[in-house]
Amino acid sequence: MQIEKLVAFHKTMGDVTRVRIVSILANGPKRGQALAGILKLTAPTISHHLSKLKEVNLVKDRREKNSVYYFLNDDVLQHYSRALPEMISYKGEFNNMDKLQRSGEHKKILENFLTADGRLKTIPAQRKKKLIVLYHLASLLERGRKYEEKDLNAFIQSFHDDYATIRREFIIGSIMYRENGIYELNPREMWAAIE
Amino acid sequence: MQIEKLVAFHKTMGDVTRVRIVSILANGPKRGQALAGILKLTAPTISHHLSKLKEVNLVKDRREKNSVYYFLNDDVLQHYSRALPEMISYKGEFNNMDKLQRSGEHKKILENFLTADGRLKTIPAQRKKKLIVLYHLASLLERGRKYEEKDLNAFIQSFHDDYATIRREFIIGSIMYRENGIYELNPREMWAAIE
DNA sequence: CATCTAATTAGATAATAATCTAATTAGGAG
DNA sequence: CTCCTAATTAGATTATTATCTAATTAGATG
Repeated sequence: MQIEKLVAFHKTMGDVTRVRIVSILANGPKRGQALAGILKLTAPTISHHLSKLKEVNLVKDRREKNSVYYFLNDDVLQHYSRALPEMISYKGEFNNMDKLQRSGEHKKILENFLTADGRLKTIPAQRKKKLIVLYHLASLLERGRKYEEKDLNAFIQSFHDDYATIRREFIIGSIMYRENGIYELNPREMWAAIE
Repeated sequence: MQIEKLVAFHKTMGDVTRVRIVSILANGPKRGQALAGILKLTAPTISHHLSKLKEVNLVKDRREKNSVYYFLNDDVLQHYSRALPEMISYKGEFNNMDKLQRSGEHKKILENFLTADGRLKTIPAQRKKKLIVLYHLASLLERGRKYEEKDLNAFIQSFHDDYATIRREFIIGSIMYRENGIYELNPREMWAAIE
């Protein structure tokens, strides 16, 4: 999920009139005139808000005789409402990873592959170990931030010279997402599972 | 939940800088200077955004020697993210109620207590029946709208003359919420359960 | 107390956006 | 084709806000 879409969604719902419209449409489709009547606003104002809601796909419409009926796109709201808590769920994730590390397994693997100053000795060949190392590196990236390729390269290179391979592994493992040369962390639950 | 707080939350998260701050703080507390450095913004700008985040209680702070550490108030984000989907979940609720009515029980009770034109003959004495009737009336109110007492009275009176009793029952049953003489529907899941 | 660092406040600027009235477009219905 | 209703677009106004620089406040430390 691109962070801009998430922000756009929240911005859209950050207006009392639009929340009221959504709330009304939750009871079933309504014409523009009906909305204007209920909310005591003019038709152009309603039109303005509906177009904002349509921009983020929250509202769809259907023409019927003279009128246009607007209706909610339910899934979209569920989708975006979940996105933010999931995006920041890294904290819990970190605690889980802490637990795993405390249980010894992850910790040992990381110790084996990292130097004392945190650099990566070699890229593990074994899938599971490789993923543990990749997750560790990813945990040092900023969630929600968009990285240009050169910035990402510089970041990775502070751990290992073969940044190209690691960058590629981030994409393969669904750890990061790329669009037009811009990279961003995926939500944790999209990452490839270990085992 | 007051609709204004929900809107304020969404408005707060409708800014890419604030989402990034939240995302960073999800990894643990940070000082203001650190945030400014990571986001490449000036200290006053960070201060501005933090105060917005504090307004909706998403961020708390703690002074430590020379610096102030800001940290996430996790629960608040979960709370508000759930609020909007729940507020509009009336549609699903309506379908459930439809099912119950189709199953006969609710329908029969409503038929017994409502006249042909939808007015209420008497207020049921039995708790369960009373709640079914109250829910039916509440389902005709607009979710998310704030009602002045006189408007709410007028609405109720179109169904039964003893609006005062029914208005009180709305509060007792947690169906509505009152603040400074303004009434508003509560989210459905806060309503008192039948049985 | 004097000094340093971190944070906030004040004030300015530029951009965004909510709402209205007036004008325009798009479909029915006669 | 002409009229009617509903919706959108244009344009103006007003309010809000994200960001900056400069000034101020609040603690810590020597």
